[in-house]
Amino acid sequence: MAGTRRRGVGRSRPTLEEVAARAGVGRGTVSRVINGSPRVSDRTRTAVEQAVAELGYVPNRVARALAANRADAVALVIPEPETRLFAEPYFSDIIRGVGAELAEADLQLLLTLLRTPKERQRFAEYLSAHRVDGVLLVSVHADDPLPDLLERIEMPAVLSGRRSAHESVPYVDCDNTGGAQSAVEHLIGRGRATVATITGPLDMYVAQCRLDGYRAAIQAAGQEVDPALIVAADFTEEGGRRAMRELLERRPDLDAVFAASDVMAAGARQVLREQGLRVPDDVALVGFEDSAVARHMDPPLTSVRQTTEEMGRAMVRVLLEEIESQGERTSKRPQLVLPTELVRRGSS
Amino acid sequence: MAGTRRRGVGRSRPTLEEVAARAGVGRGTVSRVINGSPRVSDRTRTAVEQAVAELGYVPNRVARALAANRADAVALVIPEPETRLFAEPYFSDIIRGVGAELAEADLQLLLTLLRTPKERQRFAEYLSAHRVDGVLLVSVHADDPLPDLLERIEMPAVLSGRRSAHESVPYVDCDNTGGAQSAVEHLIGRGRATVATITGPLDMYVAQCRLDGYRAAIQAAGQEVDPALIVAADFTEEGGRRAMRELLERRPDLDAVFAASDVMAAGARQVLREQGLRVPDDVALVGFEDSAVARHMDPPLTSVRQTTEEMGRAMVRVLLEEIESQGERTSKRPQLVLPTELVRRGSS
DNA sequence: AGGTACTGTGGGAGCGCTCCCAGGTTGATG
DNA sequence: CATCAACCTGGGAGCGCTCCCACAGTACCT
Repeated sequence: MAGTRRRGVGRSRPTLEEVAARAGVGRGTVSRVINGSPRVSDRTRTAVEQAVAELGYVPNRVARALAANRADAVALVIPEPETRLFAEPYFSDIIRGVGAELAEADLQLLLTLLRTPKERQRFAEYLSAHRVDGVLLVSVHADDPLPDLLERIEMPAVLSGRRSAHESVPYVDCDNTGGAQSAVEHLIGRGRATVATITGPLDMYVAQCRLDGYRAAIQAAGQEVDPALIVAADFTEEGGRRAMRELLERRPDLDAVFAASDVMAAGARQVLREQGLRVPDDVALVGFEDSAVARHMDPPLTSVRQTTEEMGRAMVRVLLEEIESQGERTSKRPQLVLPTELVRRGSS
Repeated sequence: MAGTRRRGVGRSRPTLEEVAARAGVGRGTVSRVINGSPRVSDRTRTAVEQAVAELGYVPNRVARALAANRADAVALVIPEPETRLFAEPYFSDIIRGVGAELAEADLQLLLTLLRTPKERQRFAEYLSAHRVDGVLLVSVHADDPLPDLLERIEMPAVLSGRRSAHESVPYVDCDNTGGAQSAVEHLIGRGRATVATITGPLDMYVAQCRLDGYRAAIQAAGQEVDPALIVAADFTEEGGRRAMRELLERRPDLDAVFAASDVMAAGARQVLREQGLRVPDDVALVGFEDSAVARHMDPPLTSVRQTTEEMGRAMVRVLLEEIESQGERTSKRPQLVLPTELVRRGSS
């Protein structure tokens, strides 16, 4: 399979050695200049820099990686079921943030989709084969063995989102509780008396948090939390539809719904239309994520926006810290929670 | 920046040398077994395989890359304006296809977002620094210098989509003309008499093709192509709105619109609603791309689906061919056009 | 028996870099 | 003026692999 792939001839690039010769210094010195070591005299540095410019020298990163035993690359891992969600602005924004921050650090971004067990297996081998310096994990499930594997082989890693309240691995998350709370407060503030919620699967921490936010807002308004107004779904459109029907059956008098994801809000909206209920006149609707779906709904959906691109950037910064402090057995695992923002549109 | 990142200690992995010692053979022989060379006796091969298994040997790909002067990696490049479109299923599907096919070939996927000129510059250096064996270019503009640069440095590359009818670089495209034609034929087949179209920017080849398809279908139905029924837009929602208004002003009697992208169809749909026109009753609407937007419109949008994931896979296959035939100065550049499929929904 | 033609195999010679040690300078200090 | 630390600097060693040359072994001709 690997076969005999060979690179083309290509006038061979100058090497460190040649730069050294040209500058009239030793290899070590050139290396120091290239890597910005302070232990080089200005005269020497200038000479080397000139030789580099004249020869158009570009370090061979493969050689560097081999010699220094690092990869200069970071893997962004997207586990199976999520490769679908890929199309969400969420991922695209994460990637944009990650890409930008990695570019600044001069690291490569390896995109790894883990779909089949075979691919998982192969990825594990990559890890052992020292192909990456660290791993960014996007939306791993609570039962995914990957984070533990990474911990075992001491591979620096950062999660997007927590798996539980007591997440041990470094992570960057957004303020799910606060975002949900502000969404529900917004509804109450607009005079809605009976605010229901469609939650995600409650075995997912993110869903739990958003429900907590809902509860907090209701209580902050001096109301009782009515279990009849809470229906769990699964973050899908169909789930949103089912949950909405259930809610209308239980409490036909409801006048607002906070859905824990835009897609579920879209499902709920369909059911409302079917039943002749107007949005926002009869029922106000708020989602979470501020995805494309939200903007294209009719009326456009009010939603809680995550600063996703910033999450991506933050993940990289956290990962770099982790890599830096490799070995130093400090148990301080950096964990970060970023704010959310309510985007008001026609649906509320 | 690069600093002193060092890998953790980590019980060092076995090397080729150790495997050789264990199997009682030479380094070369182990290498041959690992790489599936046929010039190894069965007895030896078995012995080596056993040693590999016992030691849990995994080849160090960095060392391999250095020695063999290849990178075992391919870059997927997404130039600036497009990083926005990222969220489209189009990209996500391309990436899924590319990822799957690369995994099979045991190559790494490097994701490269080219946003700033600085990033472009840096990328050019990667190329020279032998970090990748080939490049996949997604939606490059006709005036992007990248394809030419790649050609100049003899870096294998494949485009998604042609830049013009006479594309010289290897590419994989979908049948834009045929897709558009089938969409318009569908509208005519449903009894629509006056079918208009909203095109993309006509300096883009893809927009040109879709318009050609529209024309072909109209003519195939024995009708004249009426220039008043053709309005150019820019693939944006706002452009779709403007174009729809223009069309309704020119030909208030139109009863169908083929928009060359889903997003423009979404814009058109808004204008139709504003003007009290029902979809599909008064005006039937068809888009192109079959993106998430299409499914979430009201009514759901009929659209032309591209087999995008397959395009990704095909791009990789083409690229591998190109890499394989490096140096052999055959002028046969592989170029591929994949079929499209009309997905019928409520809007027509 | 000597030649010719394979096939299998070992291991030297790198790939281009970083690491690190030893050695040479310099300037301040006792 | 000797001493010593602080600083630069050159270059050997080596990262783990592939490439390729040389050589032994076997088989089949003259």
